[in-house]
Amino acid sequence: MRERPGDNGTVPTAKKKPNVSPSPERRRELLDTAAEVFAAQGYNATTVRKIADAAGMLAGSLYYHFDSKESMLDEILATFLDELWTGYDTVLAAGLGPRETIEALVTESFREIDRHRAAVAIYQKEARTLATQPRFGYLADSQTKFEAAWLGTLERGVADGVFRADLDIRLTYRFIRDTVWVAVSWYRPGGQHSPEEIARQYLSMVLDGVAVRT
Amino acid sequence: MRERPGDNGTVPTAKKKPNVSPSPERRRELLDTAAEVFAAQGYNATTVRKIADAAGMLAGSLYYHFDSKESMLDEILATFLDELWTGYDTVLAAGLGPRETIEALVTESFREIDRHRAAVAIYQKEARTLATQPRFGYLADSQTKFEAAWLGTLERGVADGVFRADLDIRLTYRFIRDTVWVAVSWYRPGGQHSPEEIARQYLSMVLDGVAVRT
DNA sequence: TAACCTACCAAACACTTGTTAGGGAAGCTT
DNA sequence: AAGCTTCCCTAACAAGTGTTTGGTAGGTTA
Repeated sequence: MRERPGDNGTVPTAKKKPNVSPSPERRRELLDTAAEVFAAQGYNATTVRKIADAAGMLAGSLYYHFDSKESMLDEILATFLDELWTGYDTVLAAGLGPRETIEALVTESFREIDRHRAAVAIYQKEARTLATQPRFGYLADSQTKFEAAWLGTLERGVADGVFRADLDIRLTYRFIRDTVWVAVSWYRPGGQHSPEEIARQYLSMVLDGVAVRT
Repeated sequence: MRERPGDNGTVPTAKKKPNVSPSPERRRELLDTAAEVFAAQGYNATTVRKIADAAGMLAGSLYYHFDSKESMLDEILATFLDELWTGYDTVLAAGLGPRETIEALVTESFREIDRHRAAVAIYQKEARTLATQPRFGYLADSQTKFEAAWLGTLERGVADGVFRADLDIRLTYRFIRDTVWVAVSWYRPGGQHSPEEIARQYLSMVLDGVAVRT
């Protein structure tokens, strides 16, 4: 999935690895705090000095662990997408029916929001602009694969007669996709509802509607 | 609705009005192009030079028409919210039933997305962060009023037995609100569907669900 | 013709940005 | 004790930021 352009670039100067060998644990810690700041303020509005502040160090010190501000963002998003697709692929390989597949995908999505709240928030805000950049081409790849999985499942459901045939299926896809992922804008881990409970209610609304049956 | 802090600020230096008297039509033109750039790149990632480029002039020339980059954003959002509430208030004053009110609000929302695509996109991306700033306090006010209108209508619908009583009503509110407004991320005016047609399909999904009734 | 107004340009300003270079303190290894 | 590694700091850099100041071409008014 992840096509790493890495050092293949047209840029003559090879991209530097950090001078020495920082510990992966510390990297993770710093990436987590960076992700929080990115999510709260937006990537562009976040200065490396703010990240350093949140981490209790000075701006320049971050460059012992990372090549650049952009590579922090890169690693945050790539890690999230890797884990997301691990979950999705498991669901898609399970050979469930269309309705059960949708239910499992939605539930899995809310679990990802629960586990990677900051990364999902960043993704939501920045993905569209980033996807055009070569370095973040894997975002576009992911979106394509994502759309294929959901649209395919919906089409299968319409063919099987479990989903309504009178709706624009592309509209339905965007509808479900968006309703799930925008939840990250208000969801806070450890809140009233568990991810599974939220998924259950969302699915109930999406599948059966909010109106009383007459 | 709009509490204009204006020049009352604690800041000692009085905020300057533009030196002379630029034409309101030209202001509108420039605000429209500025809104497009803000929507496409994000407010923080947008430099005044990019706006000036898009408008075919130099950066400094913008300051003949506007006090600052921030005041452009302010005027864009304030104008949008004013028109939004004109529409909403008309709907809310019509004395419709709960279901008809929701239908009218959703339809009106898609019309606003159609008319103010750029402003809505900016609002979606930046409102949360901006609302904390005193200058943009009216954003928070609007959100409060917004929530009251929708939640009230939903509660009335549950009481009247037209909406399901087994759902978390706050979750339902966020669900409907988000499904409507995120549409701005993919909606393009002049596309396949009119705002009314999109509203019709969205309402069909939200109210009746995407699953086939058994 | 002279005065004036509108809408822009040219050039600079102070500041913030991401990033780099050199160094040093602590801990571990030999 | 000497050397090495890890992790951070100090101090600066060039580029880019929003904004200001003074000027000026062209039209309108007197």
